[in-house]
Amino acid sequence: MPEFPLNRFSDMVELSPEEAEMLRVLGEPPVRYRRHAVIRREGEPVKGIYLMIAGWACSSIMLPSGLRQIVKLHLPGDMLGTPSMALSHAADTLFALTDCTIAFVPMARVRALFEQSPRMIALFLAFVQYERVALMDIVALIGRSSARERYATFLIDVHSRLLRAGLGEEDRFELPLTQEQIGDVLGLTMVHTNRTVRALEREGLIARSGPLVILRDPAAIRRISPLPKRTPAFGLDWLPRAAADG
Amino acid sequence: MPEFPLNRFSDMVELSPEEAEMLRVLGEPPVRYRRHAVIRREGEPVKGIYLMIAGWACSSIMLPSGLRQIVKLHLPGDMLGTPSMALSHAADTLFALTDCTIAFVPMARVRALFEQSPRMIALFLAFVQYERVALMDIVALIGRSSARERYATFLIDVHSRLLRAGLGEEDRFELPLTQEQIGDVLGLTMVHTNRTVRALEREGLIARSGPLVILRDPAAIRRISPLPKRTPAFGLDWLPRAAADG
DNA sequence: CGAACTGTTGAATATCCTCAATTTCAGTGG
DNA sequence: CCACTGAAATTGAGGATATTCAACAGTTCG
Repeated sequence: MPEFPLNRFSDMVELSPEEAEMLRVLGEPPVRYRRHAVIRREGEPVKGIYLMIAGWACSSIMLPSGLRQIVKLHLPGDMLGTPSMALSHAADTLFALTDCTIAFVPMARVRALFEQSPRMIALFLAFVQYERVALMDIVALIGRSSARERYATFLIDVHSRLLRAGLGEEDRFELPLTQEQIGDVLGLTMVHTNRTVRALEREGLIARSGPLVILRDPAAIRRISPLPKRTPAFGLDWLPRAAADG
Repeated sequence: MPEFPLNRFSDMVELSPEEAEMLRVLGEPPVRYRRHAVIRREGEPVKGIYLMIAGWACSSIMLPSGLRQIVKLHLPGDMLGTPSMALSHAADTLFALTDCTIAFVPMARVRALFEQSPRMIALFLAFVQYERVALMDIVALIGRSSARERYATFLIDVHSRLLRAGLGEEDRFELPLTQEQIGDVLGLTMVHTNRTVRALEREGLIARSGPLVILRDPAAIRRISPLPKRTPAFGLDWLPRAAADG
């Protein structure tokens, strides 16, 4: 049985065995979604959140013009759909970019977790704040940098996230997105995304074959990217203590 | 003595008198900042969060190119600097757009609040998720819409936030931002921001005199804006119960 | 009255988009 | 094995939007 990877939490704090267990039993039995399946559509009532166990998904917002903006790429270990927790109707659409495995968590279970452990609420909060910083970075990226800078940032971000998730290798990774989808992440058209990709390729900074991306000059790519690395603070000192007993 | 407005929380849930009191005594004594003062610079160690009591401030990220992106405008009742809670060094700079009054909350006090009331952690979490949705909307706005659409969205967003905060009138409000700063919010240059503003003015959708903005045709402006209104869910059913006693 | 900041506009340029055509490739059915 | 199909990638050409550079006007402040 596939399990929800806990690295996203344990990046920030040491989980007690009890806490790890709470997370392990949080989700309902995992469900498989087909590539291109809609997991939840924006505007639908919010019934719960989702734990990404395997595959790639994304969260997107559709504008009246028909244009789509992908707001977050989701990899195994991510929690999906949580921003809409504070809304009655979902703000974003959750979409399977590849076949994927996802466990649903009804809000009642979230509540049970929260009643059981204040510390888990606080951990959840820390996790969400970290995601918020990531979004702030994206606003700065899209608002104030060129297509080239955006794409370079995209590459190193996805690569480093894959490495942390234990997927991907030192200098290469599989990117199961079409260029149109990459454009939807970066706020660019498909055509301009293609030109940007081809330019980096011609310059020898990257190479591609099918979905495989090879970073031929990671240092140069990093130099193009205008965003700093953010590292979560480990062992947050403002968390409540672990529960008195188990 | 000026007080921290609680509407941001009470928008989502009914605060018990004890909870309202916890928030009221959360901050240290308010401090006044001068217009253009830096409240906290990005990269500095994170020591606490801030409660906005009066005035306007913003949170911004500086890119190596020297360009700045304003990521959030802060009005009275907002909590500033919380995204960096999960980091050791602040991601964003907090900057006073006007003279303002702000109460500092050291992380130790945040921790005390959290240990005292799990429900307050969860409320805080809901608040943060709502902010996250706002950021997602901004990503979609900046990534996929025109200067005109961005500016129209900016106007109705600021106006509605001022109304909720009990500032501003039905069809007008004071906007103490330079056009350069508005450009930093919208991801545009000062020059193009100016042209965009002037265009709406020439078309009779808005009028201006000094910092005063008059919405001459709010419906038309709303029609230009591509983002939907988001309303926080009231009475979130996943919150832990209020503490058994006071 | 001069300095500094903000707003405003014109002209030239750059970046990115739209439209359109063509190529590549994986999957399907004959 | 090969044509056929549809999705995705690629490229050219022309156009739209936004930027850059530059100049100047209006305000505020000392």
